[in-house]
Amino acid sequence: MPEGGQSQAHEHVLLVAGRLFRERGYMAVTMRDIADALGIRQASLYYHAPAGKEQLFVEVTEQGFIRHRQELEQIIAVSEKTIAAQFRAVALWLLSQPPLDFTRFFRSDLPALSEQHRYRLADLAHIAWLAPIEQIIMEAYERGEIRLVNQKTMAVSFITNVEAIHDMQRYVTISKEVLAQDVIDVLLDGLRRR
Amino acid sequence: MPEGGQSQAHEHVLLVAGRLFRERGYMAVTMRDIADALGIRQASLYYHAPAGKEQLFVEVTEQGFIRHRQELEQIIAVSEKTIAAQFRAVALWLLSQPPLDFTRFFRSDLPALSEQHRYRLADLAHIAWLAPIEQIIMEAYERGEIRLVNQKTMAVSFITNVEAIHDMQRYVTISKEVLAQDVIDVLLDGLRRR
DNA sequence: ATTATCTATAGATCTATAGATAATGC
DNA sequence: ATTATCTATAGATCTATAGATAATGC
Repeated sequence: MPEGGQSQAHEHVLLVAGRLFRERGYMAVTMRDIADALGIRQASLYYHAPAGKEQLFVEVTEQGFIRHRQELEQIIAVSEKTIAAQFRAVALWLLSQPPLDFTRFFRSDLPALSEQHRYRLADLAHIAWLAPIEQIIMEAYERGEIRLVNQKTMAVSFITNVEAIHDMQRYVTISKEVLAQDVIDVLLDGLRRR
Repeated sequence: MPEGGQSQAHEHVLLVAGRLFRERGYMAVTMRDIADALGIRQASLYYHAPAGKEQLFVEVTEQGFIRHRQELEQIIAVSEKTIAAQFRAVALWLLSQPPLDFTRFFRSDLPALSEQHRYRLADLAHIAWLAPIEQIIMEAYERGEIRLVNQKTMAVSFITNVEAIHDMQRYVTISKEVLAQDVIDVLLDGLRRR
């Protein structure tokens, strides 16, 4: 049995499973897909994830949220204290990560889980994905940089806009970085105090 | 065998299947789910959809795109010729429909199809979902209402923002209509000519 | 004859378990 | 003894087909 979190191999399993789940979603990833990506047989994966697929998803998703939140706060902390600089830094970091597909997580992944796991992960998603962005928006308002808006609404809008850049690249040849700047410019001009 | 498009029962099958596919995505909907929603046995569904699940998905998705495009153009045509009025009318109509989940369609539904179907539906998605929005943006620029922006980028941003309102309601108690107005106000102020 | 359903089932795929095997650490 | 894999397989679920059955339309 793996010694929870200690083993290096166990960490590798969480990493690979996490990447697949994040890219394709809970239901679209099979235990075989994860095993194949690890180069082991499907049944052997149960040595590392004895509690099964749902538990594995919950574990890697929780771990992913904690890491996400830590890195996000680090990036915000070292950025210039303006909403423009912070939005830009966060957007570039988000675009360097595998797409997170906010909408699929709530509409497809969560409903497939047990009620207990569903509530827990919904809370963590808010804490990790939205709360830091809401903080940026709130502080920018307090500094007088932007007008008064609902932080939750704008935080969802910001993340959704940035993640949509992955999809925009299907239609335009502009780089992600330039697209991010364009999208943020529109949002920031729209939020500007008048 | 059903007489392609004639039968009323056949239309009902397409309608029910279309709603399920649009809500949950191609992979998450089983033929059994569709049959259950129709009140018939799973095998009986093959009388109405003899070519199988993928063909059924392609058929209802194509039909959905055509209807989407028609209704969208109708709404744009009867709206006041300002980007504010047109965006508002389109947003309210989109919110009255089942969520379309742009991102899931490209990242999850399309990759599960055969190459031929994939290209065909990707084209139709652009024509039905994006082209009318791009047209609104282009005409607003020509009228001098907004500054010069990439239409494709802003069209994706607009749709993504509006569809994200479904997700925002998880966090805020504000009505969809008010959220739509708030989000559009930010976008329009950001696009305003300076 | 046509339309619309049904039961039964083949074959594929998926999760999960049982038990064997091999390599390494005491 | 512990760690990490393997083969084999049970049981569930999914797509799809075959063939029977019943109701309606000529």
